[in-house]
Amino acid sequence: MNATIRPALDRDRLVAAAFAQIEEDGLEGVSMRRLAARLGVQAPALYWHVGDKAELLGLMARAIYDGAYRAMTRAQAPDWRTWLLGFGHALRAAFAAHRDGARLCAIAPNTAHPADQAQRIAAPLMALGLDQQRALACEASVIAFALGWASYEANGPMHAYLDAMLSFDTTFEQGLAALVRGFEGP
Amino acid sequence: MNATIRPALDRDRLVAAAFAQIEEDGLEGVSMRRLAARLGVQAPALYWHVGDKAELLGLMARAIYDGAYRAMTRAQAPDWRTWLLGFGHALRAAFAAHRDGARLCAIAPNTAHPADQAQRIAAPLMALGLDQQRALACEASVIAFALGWASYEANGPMHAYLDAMLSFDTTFEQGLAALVRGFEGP
DNA sequence: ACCTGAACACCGTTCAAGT
DNA sequence: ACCTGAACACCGTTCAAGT
Repeated sequence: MNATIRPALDRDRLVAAAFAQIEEDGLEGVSMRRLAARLGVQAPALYWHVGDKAELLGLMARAIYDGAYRAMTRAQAPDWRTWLLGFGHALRAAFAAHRDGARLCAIAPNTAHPADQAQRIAAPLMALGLDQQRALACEASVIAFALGWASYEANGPMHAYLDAMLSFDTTFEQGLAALVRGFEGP
Repeated sequence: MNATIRPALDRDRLVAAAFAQIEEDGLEGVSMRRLAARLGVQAPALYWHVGDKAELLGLMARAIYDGAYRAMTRAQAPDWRTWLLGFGHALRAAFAAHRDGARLCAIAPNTAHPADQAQRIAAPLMALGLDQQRALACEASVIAFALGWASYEANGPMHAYLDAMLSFDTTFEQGLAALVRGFEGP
């Protein structure tokens, strides 16, 4: 008769709390116990919604990649090279959108279905004229470059040094542009 | 009168034990207490040789990068592009040489002096005709690509899927070649 | 200089039990 | 179905004390 009874927790609220936590305390600060405290619940309660901590980290990483994917569905590119440039940008923005985003993505296990995930990116590239092999290969290279760049950037002292010499931002642009320019056409 | 008394431990033996441990149990298995046990010593003893666990991980990462650097001093290249291709190869080999090598390098803090580290790589490129800016930029891009690739590869299910479709090895070659080909000349 | 013993403040995870 | 209480087997790190 009254509103449907809602559990105190669900997967989404758990992931959201984890993002709030990583923002405040960094990757090391994300513990199941602290998460539970933040959610007003006891630690074992989390294990009803998630198999273990690694799975939770995987869900966070997936959310970060999803951010980049969604940005790309809103964009539309005239050809596959500019699409890849946009994708590289979107990825870097997604990693940078959360504290320790790159470190998280580098250690989190994959929770999504690889085939779905890969095809989701390959599809727009194929629509722009690449065959599947090339689409997957270009996709993998751009992801690797963006992820590696973000990880390298997370290396504090090196980042400070290189940024003073070069500007990390424009050097990322140039590297990404070089990569995409270097791919062979269809 | 007898041989110089040697302490049970030093930094090098500690790092070596840590590599043995990561090989056996993976990154999660590297704990200060297990390391101490492996070295026949109590855990607090490690803190005489190393500030904290993060520093130890940093030393391990540095050893991995050093492996790639040393491989490059033995090689000699006719021009900066082939030098960069060789460096990319050497990095990937160095990450792959230890279990969880990429994950380790993605999360470990930097223990070396950034300036020394960067110049060490920039020098041979400058000897081959690049100015310092370009040398540092190309270097950063190749490291990012290799590190990101190795991290991406460490993502089990995705690796299995893509490897079946593409061959990760040759796709790495192609991506690296594209990147280096795309760099502008001096 | 280098290491031990004991302790502090945490972890992730399991499991019976509650509702 | 969803959560608590209590417990297990760990952690990293500090610090006085030993040699």
